Amino acid sequence: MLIRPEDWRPQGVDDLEDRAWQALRTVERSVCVTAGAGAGKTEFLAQKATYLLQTGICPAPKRILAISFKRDAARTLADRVAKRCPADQGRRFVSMTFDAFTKSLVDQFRNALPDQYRPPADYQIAFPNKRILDDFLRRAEAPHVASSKLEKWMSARRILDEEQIVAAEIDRILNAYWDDQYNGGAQPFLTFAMINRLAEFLLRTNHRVRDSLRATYPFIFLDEFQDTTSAQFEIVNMAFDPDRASLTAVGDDKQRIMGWAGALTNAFEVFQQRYNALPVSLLMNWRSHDDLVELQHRIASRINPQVERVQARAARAVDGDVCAIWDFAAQEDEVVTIARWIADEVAAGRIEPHDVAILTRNYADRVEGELNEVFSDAGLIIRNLARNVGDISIQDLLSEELTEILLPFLRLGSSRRNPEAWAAAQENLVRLEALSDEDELGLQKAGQRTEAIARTIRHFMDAHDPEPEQAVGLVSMLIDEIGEARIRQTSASYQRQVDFDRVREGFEMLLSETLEQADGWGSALDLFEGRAQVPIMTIHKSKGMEFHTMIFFGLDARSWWSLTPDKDEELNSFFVAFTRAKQRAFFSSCRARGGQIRWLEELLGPQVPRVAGVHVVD
DNA sequence: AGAGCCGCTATTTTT
DNA sequence: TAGCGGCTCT
Repeated sequence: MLIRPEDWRPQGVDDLEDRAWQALRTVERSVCVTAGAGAGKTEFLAQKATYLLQTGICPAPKRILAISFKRDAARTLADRVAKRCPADQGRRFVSMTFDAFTKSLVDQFRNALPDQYRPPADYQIAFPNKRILDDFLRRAEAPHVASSKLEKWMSARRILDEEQIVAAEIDRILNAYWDDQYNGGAQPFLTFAMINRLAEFLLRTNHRVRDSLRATYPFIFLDEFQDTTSAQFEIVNMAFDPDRASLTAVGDDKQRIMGWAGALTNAFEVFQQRYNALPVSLLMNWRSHDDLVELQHRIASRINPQVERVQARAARAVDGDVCAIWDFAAQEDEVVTIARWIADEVAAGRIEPHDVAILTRNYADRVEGELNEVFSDAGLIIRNLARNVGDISIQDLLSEELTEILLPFLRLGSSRRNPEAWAAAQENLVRLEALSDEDELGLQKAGQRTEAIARTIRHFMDAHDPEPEQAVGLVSMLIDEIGEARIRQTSASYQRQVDFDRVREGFEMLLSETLEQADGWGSALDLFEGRAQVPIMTIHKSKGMEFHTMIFFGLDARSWWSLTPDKDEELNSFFVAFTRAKQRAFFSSCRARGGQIRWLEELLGPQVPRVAGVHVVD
């Protein structure tokens, strides 16, 4: 069943660029792949995983561990590998976020933690804001300390490490903070900085933990490596042996936008040294066409004057401006014009609403509120991906394992013929029941189960009107049919009941919400998935995504006060926003919000027109 | 009391 | 960029 390495061909794509081949075939040592936007970093990782699994270079039962920063990135990668490998090989590709990885270590080896640091099994995750931290610091009799220091100190200090010297006062405050998180409220809380420290302790003091990781994962992928923090890198260093493991790090320094949260400034340099990694840089851009790539190069050159030119491999498919700055006097004009522009494009059949994304630097919720009504008048629905349904964001919910399992069945219930949903549902059952692709009888059984469950759902939908109050009953029934225990088994992140329930409740809430808006089961599911909706999100959330047309809302001196020539990371953010666009990148600016940012417009050059917005609202 | 000036700061993530 | 608190000067 294995393919010889020299016979292996990439799948789903025509070919890889030469340098990608080189990075892919580097399996004996570590490699660091730097590549700009649209270079196909995710695709490269998916191909390399497929290569390692299909050739047996990563033999059963060994696994590949892929670590990303965001859930949807981890999910996309897992999906692409699953699509290309037989089920039993795909199962050996483990794709998760950094925080999910450290959390799974803590959850799995909780009992190996010393008493004073061992959290109860049902701890909650905290995201303390400045006010809460200030509050704590006052109680800890350290009101002079800036709350922003707390997280940094927490990440830098190893718990119970005699060898590390920490200032007595910092030590005292951090100990008080642990105590406060565990015992300060009705239930114990942990932040991710704390979870990271617990994982670090386990790896440092418990060789069983480390040995089991090393034995399981000879290959490790690190996505978006430019945004790795020193605490995260410490975990990688502890967990994997430079002499035995083969690590593949991919990323782009120009897209480093997490420095404010403690990302290393020279992640690739540090990585290359520690793992003696082969550096490879990719030079294609498969996402954007020539005209956009040319503009991207202008920005990239400002970020790094030595940057190599990349080759555009996507074809331009639109007429007119592909980049412009829309300039408005008043925000009412701006919002109406943008809404009408999108509505016209959709009406003309050039794009679907979900092909356009509205990006903002900050306050996506607030901007959503400002756009909502006007967009609705223009016949458009906005979807704020960061909005929470219950205790989970829509963006995260949509990339959850549970969602991937439930949706195809709901689709089967609401439509007579849907081969795509059928295949997905059956595939999921095969995976859930750990059947082999080659097990004819098992496949047949999975087919029958799929049919039976689909029938039950269809029956429910026929018997009930598509109303919000049906959501909970429907979801409960479906989960019961598939088997909650079985679903929870598939994912490390569902091991704790609280974690599973959080996702389940979010699913029920979003379904209930969309049933409210829609007039049928099928259209509710369309809304659920975000079809026919214009997504809105911050630049940070858009990292790794791509859209036919990108409209950045608020390229003006007040909305983006931090975008000044001396702030590297803000220019990186601008670059990230710009490079999300496959075909067109527009920026709106408004005089009422501070007006133009001249140096940036000069950087873009005269080929980017500044379009005076019309006055449409009296 | 009121005007004027200086210096500071706001945002962005992770189950 | 602009709103704030705190300061000084008239």
